[in-house]
Amino acid sequence: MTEERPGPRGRGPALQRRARASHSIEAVLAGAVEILDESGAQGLTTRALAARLGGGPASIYWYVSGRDELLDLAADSVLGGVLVAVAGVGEDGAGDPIADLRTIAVAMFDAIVDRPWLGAYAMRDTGRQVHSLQLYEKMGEQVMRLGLTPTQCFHATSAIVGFVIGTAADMGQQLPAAVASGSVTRAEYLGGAVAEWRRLDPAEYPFIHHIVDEFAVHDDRDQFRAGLDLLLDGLRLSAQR
Amino acid sequence: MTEERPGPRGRGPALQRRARASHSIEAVLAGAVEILDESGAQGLTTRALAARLGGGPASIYWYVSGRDELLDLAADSVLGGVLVAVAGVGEDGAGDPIADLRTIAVAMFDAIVDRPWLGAYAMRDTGRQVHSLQLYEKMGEQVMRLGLTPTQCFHATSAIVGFVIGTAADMGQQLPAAVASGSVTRAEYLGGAVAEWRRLDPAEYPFIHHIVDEFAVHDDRDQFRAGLDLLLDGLRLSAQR
DNA sequence: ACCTGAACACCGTTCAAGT
DNA sequence: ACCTGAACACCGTTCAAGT
Repeated sequence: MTEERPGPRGRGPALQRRARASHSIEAVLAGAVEILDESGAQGLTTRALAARLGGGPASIYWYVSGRDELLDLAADSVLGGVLVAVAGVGEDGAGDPIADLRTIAVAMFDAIVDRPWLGAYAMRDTGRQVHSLQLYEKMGEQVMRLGLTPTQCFHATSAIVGFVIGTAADMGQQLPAAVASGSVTRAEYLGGAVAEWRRLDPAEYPFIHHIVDEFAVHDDRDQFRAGLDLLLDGLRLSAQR
Repeated sequence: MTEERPGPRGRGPALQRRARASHSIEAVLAGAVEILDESGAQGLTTRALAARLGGGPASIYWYVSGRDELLDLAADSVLGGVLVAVAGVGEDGAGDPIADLRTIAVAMFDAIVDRPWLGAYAMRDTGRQVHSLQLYEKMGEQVMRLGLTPTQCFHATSAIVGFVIGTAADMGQQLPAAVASGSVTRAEYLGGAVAEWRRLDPAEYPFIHHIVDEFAVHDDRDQFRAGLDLLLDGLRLSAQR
């Protein structure tokens, strides 16, 4: 589909001066990921990306159909890294399928926690996101080893993927104006929420008061893993029946 | 916090002619929800909302701080309806806590499936979304009845909420250009994905081929409930230990 | 084949001014 | 207290033109 083009990779950038900028789909996505990491989805504008690549805002449209595809492909390129990281998991088919499933899910989650913008665009459109499709496939292969029906396999795999990206997206967007302005840290923001919760009427909000101390000191990764284990326990149970 | 204002509610709108438009926070949110239902989050612009309310684009800023808060409050106003619908669930404390939990979760999910835009803004900021907080509280109260530790309660409730809105958001955004253009129906879009999946190499994508027939005929609500039951099975198990 | 520059239509937000 | 109108700064996308 895409032909080889002499991009900025492979040889020193100072070999020849050029009046016109020259990109590649890899360079475009790498630049997009850089901007996303620095300033989130809101910061990824056509003009900001073009400026980083050293060209005009219209040049990007040669590589992607628009901003939406750009975000999808940028997210998927990051998931390619996750795929590499878990390449060996479950390949021999010897270990516990559920443990392997857990390893892959945790790797995905960690990637999204590191990059809060990723949650909203990961695994959105398998038609254009190859790595997303391959991660879905890989998790599904572990589920297949449990000897369930195709319908059960489909439901279980979709549930795990939904839980991973849902939880991660939720945690990633928990900081509203904090990220943008940078005026308040995550700890300060959570502290503010905790203070508000403590001020609620205990008769009306018994549960909130029951867990607020835990919430105040909680770690997102622990919280995710605890939920994932509930889901996997349920899956193991249905595999035993 | 907000004082009573004579809005368009309560009496006929033709009682007195007025040169200036007159809103209320309720009217603003109702208008926002209408637009969101018709054309999604992308369609909710300041100008479109102002036009529907019959005023200038700046008038909205008297009621909300900006577009972000508008979306949060519009989403939360819909969740208020869910809260009313499940008002009686679990109140007597007699039924099975997990069955009650399930009822609430399904009600939430159904509301988001009916309104795909809702997934991205539900339960985002409990500081400004009262109904989201109250739904979280209500689900948590059912979990509390299982006799777990506060930490376990926190983890379980968060997991269920994360699964509900994560899965719902995922399903809500599955139609990229279809919603916007209206040129393709959901069935056609899914059919296209199915055809693509069938064309994949079976040696490389055994799982996809294993489930594609199920995917082709699947129902989102069934899929959600199956996943939710896995999670609830796991929770029941941890309550028995 | 790939990039440029300028333009178009549109958007969120602000603000002085009105009532 | 609440709304208006116009303006500002910015954005995604297009397109004729260049190389």
